Amino acid sequence: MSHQKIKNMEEFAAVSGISRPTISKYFNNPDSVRASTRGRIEAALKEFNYRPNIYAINQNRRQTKNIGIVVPYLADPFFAEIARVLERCCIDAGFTPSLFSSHGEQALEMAALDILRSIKPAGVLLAPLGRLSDKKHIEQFCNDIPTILFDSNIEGIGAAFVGSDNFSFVSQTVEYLNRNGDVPCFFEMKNPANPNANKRRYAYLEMMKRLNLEPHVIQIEGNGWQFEEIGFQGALKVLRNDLLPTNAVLCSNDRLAIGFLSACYELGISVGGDKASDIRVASHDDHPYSRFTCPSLTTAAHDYAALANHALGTLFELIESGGEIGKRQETLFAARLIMRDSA
Amino acid sequence: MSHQKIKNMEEFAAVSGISRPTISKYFNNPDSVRASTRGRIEAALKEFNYRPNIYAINQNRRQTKNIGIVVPYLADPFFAEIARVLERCCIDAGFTPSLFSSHGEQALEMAALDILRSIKPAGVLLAPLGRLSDKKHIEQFCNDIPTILFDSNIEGIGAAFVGSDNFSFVSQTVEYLNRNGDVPCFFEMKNPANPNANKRRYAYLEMMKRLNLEPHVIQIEGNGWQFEEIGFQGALKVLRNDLLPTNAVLCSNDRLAIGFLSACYELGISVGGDKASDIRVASHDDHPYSRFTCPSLTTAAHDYAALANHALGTLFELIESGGEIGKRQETLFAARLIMRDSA
DNA sequence: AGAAGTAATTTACGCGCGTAAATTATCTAT
DNA sequence: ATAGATAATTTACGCGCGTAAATTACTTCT
Repeated sequence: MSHQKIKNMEEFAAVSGISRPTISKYFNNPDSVRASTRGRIEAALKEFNYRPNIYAINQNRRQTKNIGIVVPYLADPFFAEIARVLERCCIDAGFTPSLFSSHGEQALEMAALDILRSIKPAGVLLAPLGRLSDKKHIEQFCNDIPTILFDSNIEGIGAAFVGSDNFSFVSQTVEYLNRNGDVPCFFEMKNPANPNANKRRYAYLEMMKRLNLEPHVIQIEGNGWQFEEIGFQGALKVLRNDLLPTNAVLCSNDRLAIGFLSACYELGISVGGDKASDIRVASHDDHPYSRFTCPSLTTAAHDYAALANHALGTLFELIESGGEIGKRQETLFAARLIMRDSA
Repeated sequence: MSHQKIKNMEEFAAVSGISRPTISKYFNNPDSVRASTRGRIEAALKEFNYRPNIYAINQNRRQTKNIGIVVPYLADPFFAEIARVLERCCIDAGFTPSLFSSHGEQALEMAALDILRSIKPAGVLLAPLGRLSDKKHIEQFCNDIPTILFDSNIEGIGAAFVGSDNFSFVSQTVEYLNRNGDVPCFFEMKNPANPNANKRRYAYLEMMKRLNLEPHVIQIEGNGWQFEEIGFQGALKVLRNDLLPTNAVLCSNDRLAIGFLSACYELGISVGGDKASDIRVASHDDHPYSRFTCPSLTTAAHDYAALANHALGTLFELIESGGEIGKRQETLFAARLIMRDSA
């Protein structure tokens, strides 16, 4: 293999004995050339190991094969996991994913979108920061480039939204906690960055109403994406001052719960679903580490695969239809309750 | 602002009243044109919001401004964090980082390198999978593209290696454990993917020899990157069968320790540095969650910033020198002991 | 003000590929 | 075997920019 160094498509056409336009066609779509020619091209390809210059391709094609993926905080294993699934789906579909993290900062989210603009992607999957997002900036971006929002919604922006059904999450955990013990109170950040947090609070209040129970919402201080630390400090304060109205705590998300459990441990408060324990704790997201907390965390799980598949499926439709897909659709996926030891 | 739509540099040159080659020079390096011209260009830039086509640029320039970053497993918060720091440094230096995760699979590591090849990066920072890496493939890549290895070393491959000094990590934790209680035994995977694991075992054995103590290495089964689960299952087996030779355990890394602590909790074994506890546990890496384990984990911390700065500094040197930097250097950074409650 | 030095302009070509139109070769079905 | 359909080739142009050489304009200093 690899006789000489092939410099461009011209040379590769020469050594393979096929005309350059046909080679070009092949690389655009191997099935668009006759099987016999395809065979000859692939034989030559094995021998000479030539790859077209991606910059020349992208400069001239009407559409690139790039797909942008933007998540708000990649150090959060939830987003790392969903990014992993999305990347894989893109590759399988013949696209090249580019992954960006906003790292919790508005400036970086905007920077990611600007870079994405420059690579002229066929489409983008964007999980916005939420409250911190520059909505006008995002809207402008969505006007120019086919974009699907996921995880956190911004009303009316993007061609579609794919996320999780927060009511499904909260109703299951509330119902479970209520069925097995004391009435749950809701533990969350006062100023959550993510709009899902608000939806979860509403869902909690709604569920309590339906069950004819008195709701208790505990809101703790803290900003940013260091949820474990925020949950830990908030829990210390609440527990030390005996501010817990009931002995069942439903955390807005698993990362807060990790901090909460850590605080309980430090204060010698026993957590668990058994009668002997002081309090019960449950949460939402099925964070990759929630199985290893002490005790292991009862939570509601996302359907990563369904979410990723549907988001990318919608994006591919959008791309193929040339950016028009009709009315903006919002698709929500239900949760699956994961019962562990903490409640 | 934004009167008409500027299509290319030609049009932008026209509306700004400057010649195209000068505009091109400006975008290559704003300081290479006279201050007065720079002012006029930037004024026009504000008004018309033009950006050069990145594909046309990259096709024609001898070098792109792209830097590739490849990590073995992005869902591991350690790599997420180091990737975050590296990305930031690249942007500050005027480069465009492209982040890839091998997701623990050889095929994906090779795929990432192939994609990187196609974008012709000025340089690459690669944290290889380790044992699972296709070393020949990586070596070929390094021959063609200026590459610095980090985190895990492959002897002789890449222009330089930047990592952590495993002896510094282990010597501090061993010394600390030994000073405050029983002799530490070493808890690790039997077939670790990461070469640092082996270095840590050697360091443990060496330290025990220096201290004139009998070493005990506990090797558990398991493959892949689900270290918490592997640590958990391994710990369950060890603890249930009473295979712990001493009551001080030094885990090879924090993720194993997270699983270990979880198993202790489940079995009702108390962990802590105080006399009342059954065993003491320490580890290495200062994983972002190690502060929230139960109890909080005594560990040895990486100097993320120093590692990232030095790796990128070396890469920039390499790029500026045109790929030649002389002898392959290996730089190791010392650890900082973080004393918490687990030991 | 004039010389020397620096910066901008003009002109022109090339990068590696996409793509369109006209032509020629090859395949399929009768 | 022949017509019709399909596929490949030839030819030619364009994409948006980098870059080099020759020329002209502008600065700076004495």
